[in-house]
Amino acid sequence: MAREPELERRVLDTLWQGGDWSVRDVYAEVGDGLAYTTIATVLDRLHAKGRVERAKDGVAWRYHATRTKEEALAAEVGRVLQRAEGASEPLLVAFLDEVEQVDPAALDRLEALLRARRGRS
Amino acid sequence: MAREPELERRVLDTLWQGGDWSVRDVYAEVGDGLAYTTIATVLDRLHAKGRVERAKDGVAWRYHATRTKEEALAAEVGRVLQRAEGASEPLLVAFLDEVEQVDPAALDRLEALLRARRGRS
DNA sequence: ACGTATTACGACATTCCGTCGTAGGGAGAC
DNA sequence: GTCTCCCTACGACGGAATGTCGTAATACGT
Repeated sequence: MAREPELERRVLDTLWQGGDWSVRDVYAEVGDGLAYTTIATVLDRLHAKGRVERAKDGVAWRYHATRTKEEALAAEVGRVLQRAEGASEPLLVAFLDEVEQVDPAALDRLEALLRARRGRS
Repeated sequence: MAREPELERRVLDTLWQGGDWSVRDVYAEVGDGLAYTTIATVLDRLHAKGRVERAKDGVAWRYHATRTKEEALAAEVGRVLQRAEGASEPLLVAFLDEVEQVDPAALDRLEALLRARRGRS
């Protein structure tokens, strides 16, 4: 329940649209009255944390997310599971409740995926 | 990727064992060389955040978790889902990968739960 | 050589969290 | 009543994460 890094999240959401972004690109997308260097700093910190990668493009850097949005979010869920010390049934039930609430149709997709996975393995 | 409130987590884990706990009780459980007031403060902050509830018992308070561990963790997953703007298939796949890695048998339980849910609704 | 864009680095405020100390109040022991 | 304990309330301090910039240095095109 720690505070959510709002600006970092918005920057990541931008990168998750795909492709390589210069600081100026990201700035144009989320720089809402902010200073250019603010975006540069956020990108820099994200890079230091390994959340984004970058390659030189002339003088400037071009950034892209290290992991896709789905991978990143699933990893967060994974950390929750870890804290739960296994996916107990009550947790799974509560999880399904959450999924149903956010996106009811996802339950069908989930079931289909589970069946497919079982067939594969 | 925000920081983990380590002590708060340990205190919550204690309360999640069930029942009502005085500060001294919790202190005996997790007060690992810490000061008594440290535990009191953590409990107080948890209460301010609505994570725990408390009732007077003579001079002292007795604390208990507002939500069960499963509810709390599922709520965290819910927040992730919210950020995902719906449970897309790639996210579900990544999620299943996580579950499998943490607790392979959970996939079977999940499938059974889904079937049961479908029968119910 | 000049002006422009970009980065590197550091700085400052705020908030969260871990960690205590102290003051003050109530309840039982004498 | 007075003393002694235990408990709470409140505030304080330091470190880390974040949002937010400013400035200095640096490279590039003309």
